[in-house]
Amino acid sequence: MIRIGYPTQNLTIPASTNRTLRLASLSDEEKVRGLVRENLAGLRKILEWNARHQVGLFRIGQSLIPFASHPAFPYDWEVEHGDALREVGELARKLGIRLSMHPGQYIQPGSLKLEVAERSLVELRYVARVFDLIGSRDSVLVLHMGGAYEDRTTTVRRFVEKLLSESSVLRYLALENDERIWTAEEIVTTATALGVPAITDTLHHALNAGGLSLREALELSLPTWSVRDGRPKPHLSSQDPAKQPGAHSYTIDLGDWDALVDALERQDADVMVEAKGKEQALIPLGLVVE
DNA sequence: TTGGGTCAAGGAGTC
DNA sequence: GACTCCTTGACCCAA
Repeated sequence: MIRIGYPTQNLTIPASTNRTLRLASLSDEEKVRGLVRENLAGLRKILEWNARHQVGLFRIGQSLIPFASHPAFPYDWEVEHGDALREVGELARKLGIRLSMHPGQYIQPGSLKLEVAERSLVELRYVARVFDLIGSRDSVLVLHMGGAYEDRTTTVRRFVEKLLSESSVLRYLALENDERIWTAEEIVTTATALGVPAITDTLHHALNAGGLSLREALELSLPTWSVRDGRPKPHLSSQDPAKQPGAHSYTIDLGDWDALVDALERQDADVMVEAKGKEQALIPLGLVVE
C-alpha cells in the first residue's frame, strides 16, 4: 500500500506548523511562546484533517520551535512545550500518522568550517529531541548531504565521522539525494556507512541521476529502510515548467506519479509529495475530499 | 489590506 | 568578489 503526505502546512483549513519570527524579536519571550503554541495547534489541526482524509504522512515545519537551536533562544523549550509535544505524539499515533522534519540548506555537518558543522549538529539534535518528546520511533529526520567541498571522498568521510557519534540523531536520520551534488547512489553509500536509510527524490533524481533509472535508484534506496524496520519514504515532486530546473510545481504531473508507482512495483511506501499546492496536490493522486 | 523588501544560516554556479 | 538561486515561507513596514 502507498500512503501519501505533504509538508509543513495545509492550505485548505488553513493551518501551518512553520510560523516563525525575526531574530530581532527572539527576546520577546511571550511572542515566542505564542508562536510555538500556534504551531503546535496548527499541527493538531492538520493531524485531525489528515486523519479525516486518510493522509498518513506529514512533515512538520522546521520552525515548529523557531530558533530552538540558536544560542539566543530565550527559555527551556523542552520543559515549556514538552507536554504539548508528548500529547501531539499520542494524537499522531492514535490517528496513524507518521511524522518527519527536514532541516534546510544551511545545515552542513560536513562543512570544512568547524563552527558551521557544529551549528548544524545542534540543529539536528533539536529535531531529534522534538521526535524524542513526540515519542514515535518511525519519525524521520530528512537531510541533504550538503556541499561537496574540495574532494568528494574526503567529504563523505568527514560527514560520516561527524554524525557517527550522534546516536540521538541517527535514530531518526535519513539522507536524501539532491538535484546538483549527491546522486541517489552516493546517498545510499553514505547512508549505509552511517547505518541509516536513504531517500530518493524523483525530481532531484531526474536532474542528477548519475546514470541510473528511477527504478534502479529505488532498487538501491528502498532496501536501506530495513535498518529502521520501517516503510520506505521516497519523495515525489514535479518540475515547474515556467521556472528553473528543480523548482517545485503547484501540482504533481500524473506522469511522474505513474512513473514512481510503477518503479515501486507494489512495495509498501510512504510517499512525501513536495508541491507548492501542499495537500491540494494530493487530490489528483487519490486523496479523498469531502 | 496588500505588496515588496527582507530575513540566521551555506554552497555552488555565473559573470 | 559580488550576485543569484535553492526553498520549509513568513515577517514587517510602507502605502
